[in-house]
Amino acid sequence: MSDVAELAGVHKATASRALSVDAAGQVNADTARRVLAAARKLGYTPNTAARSLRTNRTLTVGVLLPDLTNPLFPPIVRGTEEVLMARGYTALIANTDNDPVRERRQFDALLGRQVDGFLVATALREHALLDEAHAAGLPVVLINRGTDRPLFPLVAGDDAAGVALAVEHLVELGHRTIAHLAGPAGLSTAHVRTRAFRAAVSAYGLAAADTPIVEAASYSQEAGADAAHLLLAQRPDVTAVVAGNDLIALGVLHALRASGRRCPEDVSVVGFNNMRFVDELQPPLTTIHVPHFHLGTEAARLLLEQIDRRARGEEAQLPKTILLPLHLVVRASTQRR
Amino acid sequence: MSDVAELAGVHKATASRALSVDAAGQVNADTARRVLAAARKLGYTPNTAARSLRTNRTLTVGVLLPDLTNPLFPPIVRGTEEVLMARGYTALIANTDNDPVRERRQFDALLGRQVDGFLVATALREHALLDEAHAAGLPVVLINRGTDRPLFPLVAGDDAAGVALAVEHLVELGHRTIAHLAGPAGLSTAHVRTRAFRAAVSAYGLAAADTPIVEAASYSQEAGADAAHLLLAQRPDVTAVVAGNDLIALGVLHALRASGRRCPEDVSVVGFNNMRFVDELQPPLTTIHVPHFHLGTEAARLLLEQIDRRARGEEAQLPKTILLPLHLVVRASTQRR
DNA sequence: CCTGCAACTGCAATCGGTTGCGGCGACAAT
DNA sequence: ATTGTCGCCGCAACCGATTGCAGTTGCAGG
Repeated sequence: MSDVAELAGVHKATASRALSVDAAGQVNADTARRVLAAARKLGYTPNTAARSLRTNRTLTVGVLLPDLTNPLFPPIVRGTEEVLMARGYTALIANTDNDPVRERRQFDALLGRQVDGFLVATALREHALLDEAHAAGLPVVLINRGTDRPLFPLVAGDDAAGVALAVEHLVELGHRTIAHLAGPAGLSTAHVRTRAFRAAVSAYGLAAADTPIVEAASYSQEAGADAAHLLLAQRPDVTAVVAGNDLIALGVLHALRASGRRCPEDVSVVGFNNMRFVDELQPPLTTIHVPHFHLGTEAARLLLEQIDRRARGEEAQLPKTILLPLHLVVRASTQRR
Repeated sequence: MSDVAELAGVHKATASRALSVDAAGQVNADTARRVLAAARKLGYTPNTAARSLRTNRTLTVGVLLPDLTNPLFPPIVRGTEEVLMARGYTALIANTDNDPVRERRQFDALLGRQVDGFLVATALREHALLDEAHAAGLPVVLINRGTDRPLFPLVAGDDAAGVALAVEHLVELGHRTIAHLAGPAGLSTAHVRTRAFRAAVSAYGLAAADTPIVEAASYSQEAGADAAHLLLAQRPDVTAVVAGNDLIALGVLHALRASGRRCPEDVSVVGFNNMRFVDELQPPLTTIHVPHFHLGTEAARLLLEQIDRRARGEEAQLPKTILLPLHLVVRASTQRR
């Protein structure tokens, strides 16, 4: 940058101002042009480290997610990337594998890199790490999963409405004994969906005895299959299941097959998320579509807002929750009974 | 860090050396202990920006890939993360969508962030960007796809051997009219696999006329379906197809269904990659397994080696190619004829 | 007792930008 | 002609670490 300044015949401070966006008014338009030209000619790119050192901002944000290998998350990441990139920000992605220790390590590593904020998709309903982050006043936006006490803004799908759609669909198809294979109760999504399931079935006048709920140990195919086997043993009379998510639904499909039942002839299954390739399963899965890409863009937008606010010394906004609308995608895993 | 030094009663230079790994020998063991204790007590974490500014190394590498949403890439990323993290490095992930303009933007952005090197999974056989990177002496390791002239080390699956396995499998099942739905010829993977296909079928004494090759416009389901329709129209007599990758295979499955043919009864299909969920397709796909996670770890290892070498002022290593062994996974999309 | 060497440690420069402050010239107001 | 204002720009400090160089100390050898 000194070179640029020299070539343009000005002091590097002036060059800095000319190149900067918001200090551009402080420099003569003609001078600015000369600096710009010099910069282009020299192929100048600012040194991020130097800038960060001085300004205390790195234009990076940390993204905490369970596992990139879960098809749920890549679209979210792409969404965040979309808006972050436009503002010159970059995401540092960290996989936690739902392991608190690993999460802590990743979090500290990210902090060590002076990220300006966090996007976290790994929130637990009780989450020590997030409590700390809140106490430290870090800019954070939650994606998908929230904490019981609303510490940070949350961007998620309208899970309650989604579950209602699923239940409505099954009831309309004539099902009267509907099970819910819930995700782990420590996650807000599971909590919300389970409550919504109870509310929805009772709104249709179904008794609790006809709407059993089994909790899967995790949002995974294996846990889904295990829970499904349990359910099928206890309640062979269920004709439909609302799965906590698509992976659990996939586990259910396997369990049904393993127990000699057919889907959808014997049991209808509804998933949740509409993740990639669920339309290719056998049978293609009826599910609730969640706009993951937009979850990412909205969350990133909120985070940048929060970062800007903090940079201006204003106090944090209220931890508002943004719920995106979901819709039902009917495929072949559900049928009239 | 000045605080740490003060608390330990030493100069910050000494503190720096005590905290550093390779300068630790230069400082009295007792002093070092005091510094460490002070650092721990103060919860000191080094400022990455300051260090980078001084040392000209950021401990970050850029990862260029087509699209994180393609199930191929998350495992690779996790693999790279595994070895990078152990060495204190972090990956900056950039999606190019196979768009040269976007790739260029991402590349420049990464350069602006002073990444220490690149992991590139977007290589074309002729690639201007990579030529530049090579001329600039940047540390780069290629993953999966190579360039025609070997500029950089490459880590990939042994595609030729993989295709040979696929062909062998089909021949053993009695197929004698086998098509290849190749990926775009501008990609080395497609080039290698196509050549390997030719070699393999001719090794089994099959005539070129009985082993047609159709090129798909891209490694995607849509392009695969299009190419498959073309093939089925021209050569309704083929009884088996070797797809360029799993997505193309998926397109083939759709095309077969759309044209009233059954898989595997009428046509057997072999995919390539064994990406997640291909075991859940209808029918579950026979395919060639590629160890993507290890592709990632190997590539990251090679890159770090290259970076270290350069930091020591040694010259770049020869652009060696590491081919990882593949194996056939037989499922239900192939059958005896 | 002096010298030489090794082992530590401190000093200060340096990396490449950013920014508060002050200087300077031009021009208007008085 | 003097003073005030404004626009533009330069000076120099600063961000937080790293590192070449030199100084100090302790100890062994002569």
